[in-house]
Amino acid sequence: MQRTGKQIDYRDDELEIAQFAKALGHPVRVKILRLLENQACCFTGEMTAMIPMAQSTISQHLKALHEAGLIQGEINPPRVKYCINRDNWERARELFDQLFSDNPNAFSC
Amino acid sequence: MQRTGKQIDYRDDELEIAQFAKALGHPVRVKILRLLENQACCFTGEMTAMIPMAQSTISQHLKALHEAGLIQGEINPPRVKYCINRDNWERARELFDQLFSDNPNAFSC
DNA sequence: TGTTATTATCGTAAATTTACGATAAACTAT
DNA sequence: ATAGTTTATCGTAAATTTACGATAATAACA
Repeated sequence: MQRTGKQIDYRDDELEIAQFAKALGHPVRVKILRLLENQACCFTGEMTAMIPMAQSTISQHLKALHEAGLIQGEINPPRVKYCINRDNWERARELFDQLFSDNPNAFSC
Repeated sequence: MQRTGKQIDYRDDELEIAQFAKALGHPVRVKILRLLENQACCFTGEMTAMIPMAQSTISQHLKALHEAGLIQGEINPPRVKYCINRDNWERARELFDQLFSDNPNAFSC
């Protein structure tokens, strides 16, 4: 998109939260994150076994989560061990917390 | 997408959070929500004045937020007054809170 | 060196998202 | 009725996302 030259001045945290949210915006990625949360770490193959989706597609979703900073991979040949990225996870929590923090005036419709 | 008949069994909360996250996955929608949070309620026109985007585009983003349940509109002719949807906002907070809740095993990569 | 196992990347097609201008709809006020 | 104001919807084009199978890459092991 962005077909015109108009530039919208987004705040850093608006961009940040949108980026995290976008990564969370597909149920399979939420599922992957939950798998990582519950089983500590997980190899791509384990996820492929648990999710009926092509291996390449899962790899693509892992890439999306990785690029958003939510997970990190550690090469463990011939496998790759993924886990949650602690710092960015914490950052995301902060941002969502902040966004959803109560604002008593916000509901006065 | 979904070109095959394969069905992935997502949990309800996985679908729910992905839906909310998707709605939050664009910076202009985050900005709109913040405007609503800070100024209590807002008319489309006020947002159009604050965001350099076509009125139709903003209306489209408002529709996305509305369909995700994050905002609600009250017709106030000839304008529409939008505000945060209290119940779903709370629900979204819960879901994100849950997702980001500390899990000490999740970082042991 | 070749084989095996695991994962990422490539190429591609279909679906969705995003943005715009133009138009329609809804309600007031004249 | 007509005009004015505000907002949603339509039609459309470009970009992005999503899914797949096929292929390449990587490193251990025979």
